[in-house]
Amino acid sequence: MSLRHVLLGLLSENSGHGYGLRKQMVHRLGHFRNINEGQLYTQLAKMENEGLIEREVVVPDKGPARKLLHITSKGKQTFRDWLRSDQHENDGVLYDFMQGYSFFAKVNFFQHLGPEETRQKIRSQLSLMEERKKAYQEILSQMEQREADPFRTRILAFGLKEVEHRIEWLNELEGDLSRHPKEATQG
Amino acid sequence: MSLRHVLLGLLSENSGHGYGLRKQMVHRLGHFRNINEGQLYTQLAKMENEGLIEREVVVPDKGPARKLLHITSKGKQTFRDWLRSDQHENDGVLYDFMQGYSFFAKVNFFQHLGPEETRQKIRSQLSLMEERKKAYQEILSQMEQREADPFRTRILAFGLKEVEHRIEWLNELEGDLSRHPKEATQG
DNA sequence: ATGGGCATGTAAGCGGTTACATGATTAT
DNA sequence: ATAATCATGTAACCGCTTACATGCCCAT
Repeated sequence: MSLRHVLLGLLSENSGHGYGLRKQMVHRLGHFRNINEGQLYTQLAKMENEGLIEREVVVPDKGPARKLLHITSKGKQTFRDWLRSDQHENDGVLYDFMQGYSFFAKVNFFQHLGPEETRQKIRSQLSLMEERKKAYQEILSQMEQREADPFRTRILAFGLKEVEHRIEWLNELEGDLSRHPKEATQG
Repeated sequence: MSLRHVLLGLLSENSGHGYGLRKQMVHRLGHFRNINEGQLYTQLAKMENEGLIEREVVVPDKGPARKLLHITSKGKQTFRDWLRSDQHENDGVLYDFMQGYSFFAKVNFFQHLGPEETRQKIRSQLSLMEERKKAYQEILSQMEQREADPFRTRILAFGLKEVEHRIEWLNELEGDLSRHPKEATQG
């Protein structure tokens, strides 16, 4: 995803702490699990060495020093260049949609599974996606209420339609299985 | 994507050479660029050490020795366990659809771009996706003709619908831009 | 004979994960 | 009190990429 450019993007909007950037990435760029601290702070250190960001050490009356991060003009330029470039728009993988839905890597081998086990796998995926659909719907309506950035709202709207697409597809797959149980099994 | 399990899956269908596995991955699992030789042969070596595969050295009358790879019973078991498990079905990322379509990482920051540049970006994405749509349609009709594995055909059908979804979305985005040029710009 | 595909590898490096480690502040 | 959250880091490791290297076979 190009962590460094995303960080520059966030910092070009607001200066902040490393920890805050992590939180923003979770809620804006959609990483469910925490961005790991390891990569975050090492990447930040690298970026400082390269002069893309600067640290302002803020020493409060109480407690330990906090490091407020500012983007430099070089950092801004790097970010702008990236945003205007074609980098990271297409990763060179033809079936990139499979990357986004890792379940597919396994579906490729479903002919090795019996119809019962296959059906089970499909069903558990279905309930997972139904849950996700609800989650997206909630997040989306929240975004609409607080009139969030329209681009980011649009992205979520895409995501919602995508889950619906997956659900529809999984249902079709299960239908196939019931109609043609033989062709769908044994490789 | 869990290279090792995919390799085991392919080898459980047919024994083959390293090079052949690479080709299969390209056309079945959808990597457009070549799977790099580095990881392939080092992974294969590792798998041999762990007793998941065996090499049969085939010495032809002419030319250098070729290594035919066979899956072992341990390898088969490992593959079956993986296929039945929940591993690699969900990668723990809430917005995984963004991973599959890396363009989104950039869209997140489109408010930093002027409406003209944004429109340009959208247009070039559109033509890219139109091309891909054609490619998918061709591949899909080929698969239907030669009656390929129904699961893999279904996956491609998903992919096709997905590109169509992306195209529709990009068009909507461009429409937004024309109707509300102000809210769509400046962060 | 030349270029492209088949086939097999090695080495350096990078980006990211996992796990560990510490300590202060805030909320219950 | 004590648990959760804020905040900052380090070290080991792993999967994968990039780049290099070699040599055969086959078609034009």
